[in-house]
Amino acid sequence: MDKAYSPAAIESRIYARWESLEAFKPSGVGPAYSIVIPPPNVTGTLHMGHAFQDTVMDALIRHRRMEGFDTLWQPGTDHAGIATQMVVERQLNAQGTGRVELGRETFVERVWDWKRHSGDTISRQMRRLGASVDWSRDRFTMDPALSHAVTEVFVRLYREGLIYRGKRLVNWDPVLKTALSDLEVVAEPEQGHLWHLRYPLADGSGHLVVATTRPETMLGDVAVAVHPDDERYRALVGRRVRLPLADREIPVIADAYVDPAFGSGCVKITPAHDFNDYEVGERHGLPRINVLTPEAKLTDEAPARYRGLDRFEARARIVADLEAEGLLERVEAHQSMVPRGDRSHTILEPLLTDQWFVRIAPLADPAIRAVEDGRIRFVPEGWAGVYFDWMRNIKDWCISRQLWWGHRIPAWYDETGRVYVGRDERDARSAGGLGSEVRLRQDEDVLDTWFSSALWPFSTQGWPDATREMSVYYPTNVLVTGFDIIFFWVARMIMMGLKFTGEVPFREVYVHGLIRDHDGQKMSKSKGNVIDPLDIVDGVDLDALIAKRTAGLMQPQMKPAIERATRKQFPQGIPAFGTDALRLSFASLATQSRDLRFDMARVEGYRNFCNKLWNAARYVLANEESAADGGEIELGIADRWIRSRLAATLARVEAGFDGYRLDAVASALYEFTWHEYCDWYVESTKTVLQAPDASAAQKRGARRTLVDTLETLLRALHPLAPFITEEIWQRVRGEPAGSSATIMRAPYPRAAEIAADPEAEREMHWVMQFVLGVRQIRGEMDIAPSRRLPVVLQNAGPGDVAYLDRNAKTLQRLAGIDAPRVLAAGEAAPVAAVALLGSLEILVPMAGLIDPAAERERLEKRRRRAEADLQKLRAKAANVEFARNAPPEIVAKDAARIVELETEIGQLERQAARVRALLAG
RNA sequence: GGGUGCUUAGCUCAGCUGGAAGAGCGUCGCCUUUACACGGCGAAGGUCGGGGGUUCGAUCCCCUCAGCACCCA
Repeated sequence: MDKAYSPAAIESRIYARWESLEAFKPSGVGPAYSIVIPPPNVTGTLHMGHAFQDTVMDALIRHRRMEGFDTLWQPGTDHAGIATQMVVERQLNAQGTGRVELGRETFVERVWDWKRHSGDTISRQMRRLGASVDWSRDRFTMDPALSHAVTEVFVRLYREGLIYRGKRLVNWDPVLKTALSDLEVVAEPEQGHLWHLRYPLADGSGHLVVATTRPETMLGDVAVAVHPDDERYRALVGRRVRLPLADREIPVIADAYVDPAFGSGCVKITPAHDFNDYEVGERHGLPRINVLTPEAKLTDEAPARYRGLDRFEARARIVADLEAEGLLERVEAHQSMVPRGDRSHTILEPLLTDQWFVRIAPLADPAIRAVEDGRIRFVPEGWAGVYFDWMRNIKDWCISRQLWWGHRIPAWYDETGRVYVGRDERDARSAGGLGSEVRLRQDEDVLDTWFSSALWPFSTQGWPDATREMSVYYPTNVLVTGFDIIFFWVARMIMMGLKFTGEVPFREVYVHGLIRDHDGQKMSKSKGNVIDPLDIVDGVDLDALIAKRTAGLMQPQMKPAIERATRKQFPQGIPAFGTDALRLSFASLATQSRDLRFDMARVEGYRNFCNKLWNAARYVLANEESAADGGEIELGIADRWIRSRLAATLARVEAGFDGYRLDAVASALYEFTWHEYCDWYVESTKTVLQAPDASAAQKRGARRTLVDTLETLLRALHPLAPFITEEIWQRVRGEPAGSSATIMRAPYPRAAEIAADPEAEREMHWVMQFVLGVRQIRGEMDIAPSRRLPVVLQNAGPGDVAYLDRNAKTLQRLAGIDAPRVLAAGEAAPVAAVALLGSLEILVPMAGLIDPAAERERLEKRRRRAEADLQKLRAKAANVEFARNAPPEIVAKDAARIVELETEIGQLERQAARVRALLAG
């Protein structure tokens, strides 16, 4: 084995071997355990969030697979309607052409080309990350089978009356020229204006003042509303005002929606361009006047001089015209929430259009109950509240999009505009009782991408057919997802799953935090702070990193700042840390926090951990039992201790997996590996293996324990660090090489299989405290590790003597001391630095080694600490309420601790006195 | 405006049902000890955001204030 672990050399080879062994496929035996991957955009690349999420899912899957479950991790990708269409359109624009020029059929073919062209980037990245998905079942939301499921769901919902078509006010994106659902709207605070407009009363007896942030919509006003209880305007209700510029008369109405405290207390009502006004209009039977085209230009409903103007031009013109007529009362600066499209980022307009909707309430109710009654459990639980709040106020879902890339809506129209829905045109015809002579044209629109995503847990398993997959792997066990798509995706999967399969789509939802950069910023291309996870795996030099971060920026002026920040944060670029180091880092981030700050120093730490493990393995292999070396084995204290510690560690690991706390899993294994196995156990074996007088049985005990513990540890670590564990395991497992065995199928270790050994833990604790005491003296006195120290023991009890006898060699080696001499009763102790171990005093004679003044300082410091503790405990013990109310074991523990501290202080004082005497003499 | 989460060592974060404050990184010493300098050994560093309450006892429970983040309107 190489002296340093080099991941690049082994990772690809190991992954290829797993694939050739078909190790990712469900075993077909044991209870099922399944997870569907949240499908990433088929033409995208994996970002840090994906890599984190994939690591979590892979760890869960590998863990269950090793536990003997029939595991399926279902992979796949999403067609990502708007996002993908935008990318391809941008490419076409760069080539001087466009979507419309190509026509629908050619355009869609181009998108498929692009999908094929970029489609394997994601699978390549996932392979590099070690994802053990079953590639043979890779699915895409627009595969024929999945499209079939989409159509089936649409038709069934329609025939049940749960999908309807109608002219409704929807969020309209004038750039993409499509409707959006409520969820795709991001409202952002923006500094704008509030225009106060005068609307003259029709009888010429004065005017009302209305305030608006969108004056251009006034052309579509159909009323002015006041609050019914507003005394100021009570007399005006029912009268009419003349709408300026449009020269129409509109009524003054009363509606409780109006906030009397806002502006003048009068509100213009524009049902065709505002959601609240739409409802007011419904209540009062008002007409809807649409003054905006799909491009957000003014329609023919507007007075001639505004027709065809862009919305913002029109705004300026209208304000100017009102001012000229003396109808602009005032303008004030005003911050308002402006709705923008989450993709185009343009300002959206509420627009009356014909769209398809899902009637959601009948689907939402069962979905709410499934979480209420625990058939679905959110982890952490708090997210269930977020889910309930949204679900209980849910609005009908606008599912039609005026795009070309996606699932075409299975609806046809005859020449009169009547609609026929069916699985295909023939089905639609027969459902509508139409003969072949009637000409039909299919609806031009496609479905919201999330409509197909909502079916993912069962559409990937062959639904609507009653497949074996549906019966075995559905419902899935857990959905692993970020909180940002609880509404978009999780809620809709629950609704659709219950509706069409009668079962929940998953039993648990593990909601993790979102990966942010070191400063807590969201990682985004525009901020220039993204990191390609594979750049951490394989490394990247500074220039390449800067080039990646500054290429294709929407705001090229950001380039210098991004370059500067990148140079500052990664002056040397990023070294190759390997997949396992990255995965361990992700695991350690999997706390319950919402924001997960990614810190490269952590990856470096785990890279070092991998190297530590690698080198421990080198040591173990160098000391392996030879095949012929059968026979008696004898376990020493350290051997028994490390086995017992392994059991305790595995218990922590099990608790971690149970609670989706991979951070706890990672730290339990990290601490065991480094601070127990390497720091103490491996070191202690050297005293046995390198001692000429140790028995063969003792040596065998140490060798066997070294290997057993390492082998078990590797299995325990495998779900988090699959590559290095496989590589080492192949060398230590003691089976013939070249077999098809893989650690992936080895049983996951269980705490219950290994006996705890409290006796060995107690004795080893004594040994460790002894060693630490001496080391502290050495460290604080700056004595070189190579300098062997003489040690004298004072006040040794029978237990101490027994421990000392059994562990003398270990103590000598680990503490770097000569054989300790036990002071006989009454024998004078040398002047020495002291370490305390219960009543035992471990003395290191000063004799030229130790500066008495430094030792005096050290004793003083320790005494001060002990006294501070003692005072607190005494005060507590003196409180009668404490004795009365606290549990007896706590009272007893405190009392014992008081005795300990008193003894310790006494010892420290005696030592200090001797050192002082020495200094004085 | 309504809601949720966060505030613990210089930095990034753990801390289970309330019972002697932890890790990693960084810092400071000593050290080429034959698994590992991607290392070993030792050390320093915290009035657990402020205030109040409950309790024998609060980082943990309750109230309140402040700051930060996010969601909804």
